[in-house]
Amino acid sequence: MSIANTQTETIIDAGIIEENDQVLARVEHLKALENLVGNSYPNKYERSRITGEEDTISNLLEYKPVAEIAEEFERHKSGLNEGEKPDQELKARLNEKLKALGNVRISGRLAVPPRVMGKAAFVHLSDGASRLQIYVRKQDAKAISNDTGNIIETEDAAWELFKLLDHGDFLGAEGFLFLTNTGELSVHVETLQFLSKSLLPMPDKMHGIADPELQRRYRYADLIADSLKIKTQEEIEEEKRTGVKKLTTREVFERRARLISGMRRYLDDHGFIEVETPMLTPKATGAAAKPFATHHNALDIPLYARIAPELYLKRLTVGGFEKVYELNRNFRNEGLSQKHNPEFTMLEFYCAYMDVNGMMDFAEAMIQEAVKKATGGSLQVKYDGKEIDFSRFERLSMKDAIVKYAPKSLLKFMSGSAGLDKSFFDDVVKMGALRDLSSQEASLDRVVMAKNGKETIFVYGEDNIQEKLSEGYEVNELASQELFNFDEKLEKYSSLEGKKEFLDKFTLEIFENIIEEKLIQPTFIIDYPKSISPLSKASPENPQIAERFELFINGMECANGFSELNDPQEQYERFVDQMKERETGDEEAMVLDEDYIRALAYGMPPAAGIGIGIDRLVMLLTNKHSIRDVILFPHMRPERKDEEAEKTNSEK
RNA sequence: GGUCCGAUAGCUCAGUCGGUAGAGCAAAUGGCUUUUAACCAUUGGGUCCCUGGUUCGAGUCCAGGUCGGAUCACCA
Repeated sequence: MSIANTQTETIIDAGIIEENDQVLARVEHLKALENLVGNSYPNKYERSRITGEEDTISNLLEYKPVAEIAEEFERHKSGLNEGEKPDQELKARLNEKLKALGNVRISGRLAVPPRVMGKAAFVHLSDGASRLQIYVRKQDAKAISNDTGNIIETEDAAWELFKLLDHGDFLGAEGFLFLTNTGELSVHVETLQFLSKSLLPMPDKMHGIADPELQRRYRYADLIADSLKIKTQEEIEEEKRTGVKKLTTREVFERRARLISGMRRYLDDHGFIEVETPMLTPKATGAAAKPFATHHNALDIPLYARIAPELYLKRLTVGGFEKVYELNRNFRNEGLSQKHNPEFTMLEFYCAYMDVNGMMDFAEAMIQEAVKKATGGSLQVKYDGKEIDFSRFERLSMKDAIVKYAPKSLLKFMSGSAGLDKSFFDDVVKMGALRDLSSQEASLDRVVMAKNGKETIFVYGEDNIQEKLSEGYEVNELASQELFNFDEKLEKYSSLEGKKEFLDKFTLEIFENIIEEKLIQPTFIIDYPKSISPLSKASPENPQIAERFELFINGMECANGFSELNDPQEQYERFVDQMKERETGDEEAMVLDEDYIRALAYGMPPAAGIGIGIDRLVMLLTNKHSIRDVILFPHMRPERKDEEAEKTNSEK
């Protein structure tokens, strides 16, 4: 029972779809269509197979004999002058060739409102990715009955059917391929079959859905609108000017799919086995994050949505899976942002007998292959006006990164008259002061400058400082130090003199505050403090350093890997340390997993592992600034009915 | 959570100083047998996000709220 002839409450009555002139017109059309063709929601439509596989519109357009004819006519047309008619003989010849390919049966959604011209009409059908035009003439088109499957003998039935079609409806059409006067490949329709109704009107055919809220909330509508959207002249020129093609919503997710399949292919080809470990876990561990909690009724136990599959995958290395991976969702009950969604996709893999350096090599090669698959061969992508180059991943220790990227004025202060010998990394008082400074970004790059001792000015930002230096200004060290309140900060931290245990924390904070955002090109940051890496092995050269790296691209942490700690006793002690931190209020310190320790006690081979944030990589490859644009159905606050909002209002 | 910005026709958006609610697309009706952002003519379409307040009068001003965006903080 369709909405056109139901006896019960309709989806309009129920308020599920809005009632307006356009919806009502579509319901009327549906009613008339049912009188004409019977069942308005038929079960199938068999497409032809002249391409050798199912003739989707995309397949047909790519089918060599078809594409070559279209190209030939295109070449002819491009040689014509403005207003000059194409060679009719050539057209006739090409059209004969097209006709000889045989009839096609295609199907799709009406991509545009039908263009009816008296007794003939054009409309484009879309298969979601590509579109193909059909041409319907009143005099020679026939309609198929959905009840009998046969041609309806009533005069002009197909024309009646066509006139009842709305932008967005699904239609099947059989006919022969031909080129129109303007050279567009089209199907000259012999039979039409109505396949499904769009009761809701399509969004603006030029603009699609512009509101990001509607795009994400009604992704299905965004996908339709964005694929059917006709590019405006301005958009075409913009793309020409910048050389960056704006991806449609569909293309974003196609690219995502290619990245993921590229990674799977690479891992499979290198002997890795894909596994699935629990998503609902008795302990939320393997990472430092707050979990979603739920309850299993039959077992009467609490369960947590996993925050990372890490400890399960490493149990499998104990069990003999030397190379193992999982590519799936993790869940973290934390804030939402452009870089954070409560559920996100992570690729984790582990490789026995490999250390952190081998893992960096391997991960770099794997990401490069997958990026090429995603982009269609390129290792360079345009992001936000910058070019990100995946062809080389730099490797820098955290301290070297600070030296390389921290504002020069600060480093000068830190290193003192002795010059840049990095001894300040061991000076807990200076590091404390620098940590303070780094958290007040406004004061960071600011110095006092003067020209010949006069014209004292404040300058903000490294670039501006450089500019002023070239104009003959000099940095006034004393005044700048006063501006930073260096002395005050040094004083504040003087009580920490000699307390080395704070050094790691300060180094990390300085790095996070001011360095991360400057790591635009792919960069592995190595030499993480051991104290914040409870699952990774210490470096053989320096027991305070973990054999760990994080990969940063465009200031975003995209991957995290290390030589896996496989000594059960040491792992136990690290967990105990984490539990202590938990007791002192660090909610995100890692939870002890006894069974994991037990697994390690059977012996785990030396191994390296990595976790790669897929969504963030996809953002980089699709020039998207929000993780919500690379997740099909991102989490959003539910819409509230007016009454509920009112209730909340009166409660407050 | 803080700050800033936004919400007007199905969609994309205007709306001046507080004074009758606007355009384009889409829709309806008519015309048009190779159009393509089809074209021409005519017509209909509004809870101006919600609740209050100020005012003779509120889309516009004020307060509170809802949802979203940006940003900061937190976390990954």
